[in-house]
Amino acid sequence: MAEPDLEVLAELAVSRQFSRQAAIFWERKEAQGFYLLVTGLVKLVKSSPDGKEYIIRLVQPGETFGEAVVFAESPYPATAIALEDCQTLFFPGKAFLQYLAASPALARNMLATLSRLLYHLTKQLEDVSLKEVSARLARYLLERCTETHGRVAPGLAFELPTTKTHLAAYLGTISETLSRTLARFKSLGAIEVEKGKITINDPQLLQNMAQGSKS
Amino acid sequence: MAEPDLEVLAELAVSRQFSRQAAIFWERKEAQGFYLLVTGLVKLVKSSPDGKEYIIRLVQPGETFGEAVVFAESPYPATAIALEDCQTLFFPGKAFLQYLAASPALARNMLATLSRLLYHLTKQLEDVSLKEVSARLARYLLERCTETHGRVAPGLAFELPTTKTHLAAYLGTISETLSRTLARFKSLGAIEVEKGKITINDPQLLQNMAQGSKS
DNA sequence: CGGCCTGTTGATGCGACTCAATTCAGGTGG
DNA sequence: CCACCTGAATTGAGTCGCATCAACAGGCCG
Repeated sequence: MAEPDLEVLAELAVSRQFSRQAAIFWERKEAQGFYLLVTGLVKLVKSSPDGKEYIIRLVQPGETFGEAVVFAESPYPATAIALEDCQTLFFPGKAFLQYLAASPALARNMLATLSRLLYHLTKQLEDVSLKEVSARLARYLLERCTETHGRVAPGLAFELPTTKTHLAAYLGTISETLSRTLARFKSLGAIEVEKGKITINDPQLLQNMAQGSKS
Repeated sequence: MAEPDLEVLAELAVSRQFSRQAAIFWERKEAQGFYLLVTGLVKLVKSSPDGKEYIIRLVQPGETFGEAVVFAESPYPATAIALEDCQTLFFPGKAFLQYLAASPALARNMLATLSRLLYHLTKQLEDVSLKEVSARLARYLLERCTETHGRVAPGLAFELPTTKTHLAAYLGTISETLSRTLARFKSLGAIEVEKGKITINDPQLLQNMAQGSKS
């Protein structure tokens, strides 16, 4: 979203703060606009009646969330919760739509953003439904590594964005299973684990496991 | 997509036919445009190396597919296969984008379409990751019923869009499990099953099961 | 120190996938 | 018109992944 439109958008935007654990919006609540995360960390979750939750997406600074609803005029499909103290910019739906009509470039940008999200969700759906936990974890590790370093190579290390419990929910599993799987990876010599930091040892092995399918 | 733009779009579009079982595009293939399904039935699938597949979406006549890639300029995220003989309109990406820049209304429409897709995928992701098969099936049956009749009530019947094997892949399971689950629903008195046709008997029971979470 | 949260590890059980056998319907060709 | 084949659907038995339950260790903070 690096645009000449930035000035106008800046006028639309409303700064909003949220403290750790605060809910930014709730699933099924009528949507009034979307957010741009400036600092902090946000999780978008679906939660089931019995308290279990699945993390659709972890939102990093610079990313937007809740965009989709502005165009579909539907309620928010998930709940957004601040995992750390957060600075956000809120864009009211109506005003944004009005301005959008005047700026093809911005529209184009939003389309691209949504498309990337779709792409991402599609991949997650594939993973969850036809890969086992170890494959999902392996792919995640490789992804994080390329995100941080631009490539994957033995010896490269990176931080996990949040607690392992959250990561587990993101991978569609639970902390116990994640813990065991990480331990297995370690014993296979694929990675080193220490205190929220992961070091890649054997990228090839991870690649293989990421391919792995159920059974 | 009921638009004054229709005329112009009609000029862009190229008619394309596909016969049963034909692939319309392949996952990872560079995208050149998107399709509007006129008649027939299309499945969008992800397939794993060992031959198992997950159906992201069943495309019905009147719907578009492959739109996302036009804006993200990424390769197709899934494979599209004609389940029946199909009539489609193909919209070349570049020409479409050009025209899009001139029509805010069209852009707005595409945004809405993508948003609905996102919403749908989010729901599927939720279902697959934290609901069990019976809950997914129950929700699907209720959905189909409201789609066909606008409401859910005892005695209402509807056709399954395709084979049970495909439905199973769509629900993130396999035909055997689907078969057993349908049999259980029937023995519980929730539905009647005969030859690709389902009759709802006990909507409330289905609602309850659709809520059900894993264990 | 004593609570609380996160993470680890073990034992157990259940859901659902796998494999295999059988039935059934539809389509084809002799 | 029937024998044949193919693909779908059903049913049973066996197995496995992973969620659950439970106990416990370490770190952080009031």
